[in-house]
Amino acid sequence: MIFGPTAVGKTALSLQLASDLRTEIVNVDSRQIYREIPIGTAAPTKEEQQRIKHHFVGILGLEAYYSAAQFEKDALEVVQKCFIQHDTVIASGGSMLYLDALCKGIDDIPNVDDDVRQMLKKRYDNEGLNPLLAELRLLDKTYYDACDKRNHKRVIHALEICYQTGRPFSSFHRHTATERPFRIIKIGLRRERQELFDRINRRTDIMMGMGWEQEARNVYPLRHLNSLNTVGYKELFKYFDGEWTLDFALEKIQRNTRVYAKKQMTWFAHDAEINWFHPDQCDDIYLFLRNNGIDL
RNA sequence: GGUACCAUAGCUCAGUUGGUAGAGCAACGGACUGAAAAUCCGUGUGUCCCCGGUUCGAUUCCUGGUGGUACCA
Repeated sequence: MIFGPTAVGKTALSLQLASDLRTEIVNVDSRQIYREIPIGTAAPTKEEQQRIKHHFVGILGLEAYYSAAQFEKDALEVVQKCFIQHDTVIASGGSMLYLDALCKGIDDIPNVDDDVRQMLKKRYDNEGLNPLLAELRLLDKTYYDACDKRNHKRVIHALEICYQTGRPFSSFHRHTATERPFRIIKIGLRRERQELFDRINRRTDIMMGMGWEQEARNVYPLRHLNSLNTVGYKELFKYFDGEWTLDFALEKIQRNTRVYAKKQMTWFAHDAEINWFHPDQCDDIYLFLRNNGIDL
């Protein structure tokens, strides 16, 4: 598995590894999975996908509901199939929760019915967070004590599960990683902060040169969908709305991408199993993999 | 060349009736279990332009510089 912040160079390394190992790539990215937004999400290109078989790139419409838990199920299935033909499969991406879901699993929590979801959303819109918090305190004191009480998404979801199942949300948490029937080797890619930030800034310009603005205009009518609550599109939509100039929007995009990259690095820093390399240290990475029994 | 005004955080600026200073943005740090490129939380980082004077004490008042802006020549 290849980890790393956005724009660090994961795609290039996975393509080369996949080619040398004659295997396939499982893309672990919550936005590249959508069909209509390849430019702004820096998804692997058509040409790259023709050279190497990719999974989970551009397979969903923007209106499709998806989640980390669904990804866990789907990805495990795909990975199992890949292992029929290959000794090694490459998973690469930057979506933190999706990566964790694939590595160690997400607890089995029931789906929330749409009417429960709508009911709580309505109550949040009408009543605000405090009455919901008071209810959570009654229904699931354990989670109430531990949770971030100002994060409405967390509070609402916990209540959704309480209502849906009649059980406390926290009772579904097992706090143990699920064993996988395959061995996982974790490669992390990192660069000096300034180096990464320069790449982010440059990539924004490159995307614009590839026709990103038109891509964003095409999906603008769907702008309220969660799948478009995404760095880059949010800012371009403000420009289309006339709220921001294009230059201002591009500056915001670069800034918000930097913030996103930092969040990714903060998350990855907790995973002691990740072996870190600079993307240019290809020889070191290959040596490391050979030492770990990969036939390269 | 003359006159006036300005000089405080990375930027735009507030403020201190003299007791070494604070907002917004930026920046930085963190959390994360079915929407995660989402959502949420926390942190002020400073030769207060420089040299001197007055004062127990000057970023604040005064002299002189330096730089900037405006107007007049």
